[in-house]
Amino acid sequence: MVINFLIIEDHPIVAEGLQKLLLESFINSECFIAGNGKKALAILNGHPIDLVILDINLPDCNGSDLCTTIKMKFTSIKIITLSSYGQRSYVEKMINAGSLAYLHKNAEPEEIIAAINATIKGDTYYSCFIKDVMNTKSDSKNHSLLPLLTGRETQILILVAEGLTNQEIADKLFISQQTAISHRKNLLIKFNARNTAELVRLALQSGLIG
Amino acid sequence: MVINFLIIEDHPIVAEGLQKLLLESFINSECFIAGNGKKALAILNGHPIDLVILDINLPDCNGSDLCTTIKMKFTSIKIITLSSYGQRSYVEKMINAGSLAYLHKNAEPEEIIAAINATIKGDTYYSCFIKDVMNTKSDSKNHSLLPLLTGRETQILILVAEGLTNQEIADKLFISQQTAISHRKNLLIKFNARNTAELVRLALQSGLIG
DNA sequence: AACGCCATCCCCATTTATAGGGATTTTTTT
DNA sequence: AAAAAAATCCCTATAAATGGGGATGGCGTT
Repeated sequence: MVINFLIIEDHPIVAEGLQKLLLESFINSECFIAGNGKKALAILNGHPIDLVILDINLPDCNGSDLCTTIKMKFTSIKIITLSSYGQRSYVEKMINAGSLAYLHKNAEPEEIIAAINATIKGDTYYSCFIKDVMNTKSDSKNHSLLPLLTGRETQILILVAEGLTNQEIADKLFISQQTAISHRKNLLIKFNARNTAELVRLALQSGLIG
Repeated sequence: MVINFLIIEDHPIVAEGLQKLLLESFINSECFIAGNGKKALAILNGHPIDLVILDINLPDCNGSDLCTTIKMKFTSIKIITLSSYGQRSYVEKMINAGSLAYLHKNAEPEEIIAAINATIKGDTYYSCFIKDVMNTKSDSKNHSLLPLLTGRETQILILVAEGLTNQEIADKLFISQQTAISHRKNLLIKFNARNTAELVRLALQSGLIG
């Protein structure tokens, strides 16, 4: 099968490893590499791309927004998400944004090929890990699933991780300290964290914040 | 130049990307891949390896210990460290363990080749980023350099990040709460963190804790 | 023997966070 | 337009962390 690939990934080694895998597995295919979102869009505008492999962590933009943008402009392009860490809450975001598959970066080459074959056919592909996440979606008792945060919560989470106090967050966002406290409470509940330390750890380990 | 490489790296894509780069750059060379420390030692025992590219984060062991082990058994092997994140404090550990070069995973292929050429000659190679770290080693005012923690501090840092309170840490380590508080104070000072939240973030972002 | 480093412990005072409630308004979705 | 979700705000009380001091004994190095 001949497929025109675009790899959007800022780690050259990862990108080249992927490229090698793709060119070996899909003879006569073409494979472009973009290290950031801007370059990616430039390539998409100049070449007929069939399938995009998209890293969530990019230097100049976030994965889900870029995914949405690509899907809007090039509706027939298939998008496979490649995520560096857990980032389980992003799975839904990426799926909603139009990504047909979601792989972890330590995935075996066989899994990547399987994901590509599935998406080319129009199917979806999710690893066992991701399936677990999706299946437990509506189970509120399950805390291994990372929470979906609201915009404000994410904003406050970042400031908390930067070491700001509730009062400082309030001043920065022009809200009352009480509001900052409320958001923080919700964050602790959503993450099932005992305190700020665990909250920050979980948020970082899951990739929800950088 | 013909070099026998061993890549110790648990991410298949990264390992294969590297392999591709090495085989293209060093014609007729051999390049083995080991996904963990155990496999790595097995390969080292069965093949004459010249140069090891070692990822710090491995599933079954830590990079610096493996580096020491390799250097003890195979003194002439050159070792290049490949680190995923900041992990600045590990630079010293890896250098002390016998690593001749230290690269970040988002390094450009050219930099990797340069590092290999340097280490094969017996030289060392450090990126600008790493050089900065080393140059400011004795400058206590410089806080961009991450602190070297004592064993006890690392232990307490991990428990803090897990969400334990000072009292809980004290109970767990059979010390008084005051001691836990003292260690925590020192951690805040060493990291130049305003509070626990920032401390945990810095520790995680730098790779000092997982 | 003197030095520095580490781990241990203590005091006091203050600030911040957490727990448990509720409540109102705005925005988004159905 | 009604329902749901998100963002806003408040109260009381307790628990925990932070800041700034200081002190001791062990242990290895010079």
